[in-house]
Amino acid sequence: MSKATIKDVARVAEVSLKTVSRVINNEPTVKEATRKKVLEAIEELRYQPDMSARNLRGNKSYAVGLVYDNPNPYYVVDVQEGVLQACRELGYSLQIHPCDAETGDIVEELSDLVRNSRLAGLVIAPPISEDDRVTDALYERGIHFVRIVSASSAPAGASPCVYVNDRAAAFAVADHLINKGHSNIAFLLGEEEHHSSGERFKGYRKALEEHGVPVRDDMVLEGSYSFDSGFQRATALLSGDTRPTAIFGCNDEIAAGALAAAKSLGLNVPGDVAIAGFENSPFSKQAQPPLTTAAQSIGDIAKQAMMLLVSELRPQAMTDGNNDRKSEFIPELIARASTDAEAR
Amino acid sequence: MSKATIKDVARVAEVSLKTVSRVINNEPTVKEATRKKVLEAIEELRYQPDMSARNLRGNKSYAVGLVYDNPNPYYVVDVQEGVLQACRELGYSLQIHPCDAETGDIVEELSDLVRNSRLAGLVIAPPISEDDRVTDALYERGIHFVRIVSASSAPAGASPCVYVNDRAAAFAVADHLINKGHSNIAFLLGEEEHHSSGERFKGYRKALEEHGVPVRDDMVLEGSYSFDSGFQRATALLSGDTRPTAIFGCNDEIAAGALAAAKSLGLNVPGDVAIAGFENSPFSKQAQPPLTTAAQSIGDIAKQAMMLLVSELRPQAMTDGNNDRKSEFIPELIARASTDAEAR
DNA sequence: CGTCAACATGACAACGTTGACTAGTTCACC
DNA sequence: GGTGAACTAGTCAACGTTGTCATGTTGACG
Repeated sequence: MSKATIKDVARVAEVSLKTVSRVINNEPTVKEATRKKVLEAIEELRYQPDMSARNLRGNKSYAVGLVYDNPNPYYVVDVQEGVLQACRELGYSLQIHPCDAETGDIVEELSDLVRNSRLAGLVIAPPISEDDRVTDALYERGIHFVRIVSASSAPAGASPCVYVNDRAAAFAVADHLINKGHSNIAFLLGEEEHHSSGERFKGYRKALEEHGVPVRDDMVLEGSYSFDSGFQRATALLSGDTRPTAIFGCNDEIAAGALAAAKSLGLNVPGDVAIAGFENSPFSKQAQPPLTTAAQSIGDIAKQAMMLLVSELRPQAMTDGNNDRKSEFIPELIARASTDAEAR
Repeated sequence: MSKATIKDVARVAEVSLKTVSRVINNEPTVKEATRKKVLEAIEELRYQPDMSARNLRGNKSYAVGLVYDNPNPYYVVDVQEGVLQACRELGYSLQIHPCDAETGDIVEELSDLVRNSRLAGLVIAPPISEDDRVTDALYERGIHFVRIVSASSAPAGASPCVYVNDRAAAFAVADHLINKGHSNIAFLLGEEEHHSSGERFKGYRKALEEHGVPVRDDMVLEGSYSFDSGFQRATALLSGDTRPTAIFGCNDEIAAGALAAAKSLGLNVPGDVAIAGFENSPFSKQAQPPLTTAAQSIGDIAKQAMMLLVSELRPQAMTDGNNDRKSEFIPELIARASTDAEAR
């Protein structure tokens, strides 16, 4: 009833401990017939290798850490789900590690984490993943990790990463707005330390430039990825002299704030002002009207990051076609009612 | 530079391995002078016991699982943070386990989890924690766990738990509405399998009864803990013949949906209809107007649950005043603008 | 048919920790 | 001063797995 060990498997399969071990780790030097016997015994006993023992014994480890410093719970939960799914498939265990980049020495903290918890590697989510000071230091210390970052192409540098092409997606959103006839489109930035903010801005700028629409400095406002920040900046913009006909918020929270601002000023959305967000969060669906946005499948991205980490760590472990190292993800435009009117 | 082991500590402290082990597990049979020497050596080497080895060797384990089946990311992240903080203080590692109560045999799934990951116990969050079929079966299998549940008093039964007195808090919210002059207060329920829904309704009903306000069946609507469900039910209510003057949503999402419904019908909040929610989620803060709600400190609750689990598991591990087994939490009324007007 | 490489399997120690048991030390009390 | 309980500390094996090395088995080729 309790735990079946490698010993039990060996007895049932009538081979030695070591042979079972070999099968589990799919080492090549096992005869096919033997391998089959062992696999049947494993099946029969519902054997699963013991993580503690594995981690203890070898240089290898079957545990990874997920590091994040992201205030958005929707994002965090999706990333967790994705990584966890990959962990289950690959037989790894996951140690979550929310942290605060502001306090203390993150590099030290993560090094300790890896050492004390015997982690094989880390999956690092933005924005920490985009802080070169941190990632460089981790690299120097010989810690294995995969980053999830925002970039328009695979970043240079040795450390493997999965990148989200926010720029291309933001281009699509801005393009959509321009095609609706808008030529005065405000852009509300997120925190500077999130690369996604800068990338999305570049996509926005590129779309305007390609259409010959001037980028006006007074229509690009700094701030943070929050409802309040969106509300405040939109209020300022919409009660100013030259009101934009569209507002592109760097994420849905900002856009939701902008929407609330527009409403509180008695403006009609999308009639008086169109609003678009980014991320396809619940905010965008639940808003009245629902917000045009860009959908990123965070779970898939995170899962892929984990796969990538393991394929770096132990290439032979990736048996199947898991080896397709897809590393670029482009969020998809989702047009909703908040931009569904021709600009006047 | 790498990992210090118990052996290193023993060498530095000039004692045997076993004595160091004793100090770590604060067993009583160590002379004070020796203990001090060892502690100093531990300090000096920045020694931390190896989880893998500990788990492997003994019957004991220093890993716990956090089980949840809750769709609300804000809730999930807060629970994680709380449990994780307790884990750090107590030297445990955490294995998160989101699951889907619908699919498959949860009891089997959790049993396997505990066995395969050598977990000492589980912290179970609602709503699974409130499914007696599941918890009874786990108890029978000898699995240790602590539940976080919604109840107005410590539930009977052997398994330890931390309970949130939603009833008392909902009473306070309803009482607040009545004191504002409302006598036709609608109540929008959440999913039935969340006890919190039933508990909050009981608090609402008690408040009405104590004030001699009749509870009208047509003002109590079933549904789910979601924005959409709130929107739909509130739309029906507010466009009906006898419009309530206040709506109490079973959580903030429902309330936010109700708020959106009221606005879309051209009603003024709180002038035409007051709206209150529950949980003090970001929805309630960001709404226009901000929603009156009840704040539960989910993190504290989760942390306490973890503490309780460990104190069951190994009483002697709780050295300090950690032994205060606080297990009741009462969310606190937070009055905001959405109810800040006298009923007409 | 003998030889050697290539392949397939096994024996054994070790990872870091703790449980069971043993041995030495202290101290109260007859 | 002797006795044994109570206290303190140490030795050794074991947890489940894998790395190292040794051994056994096959088959190709001269």
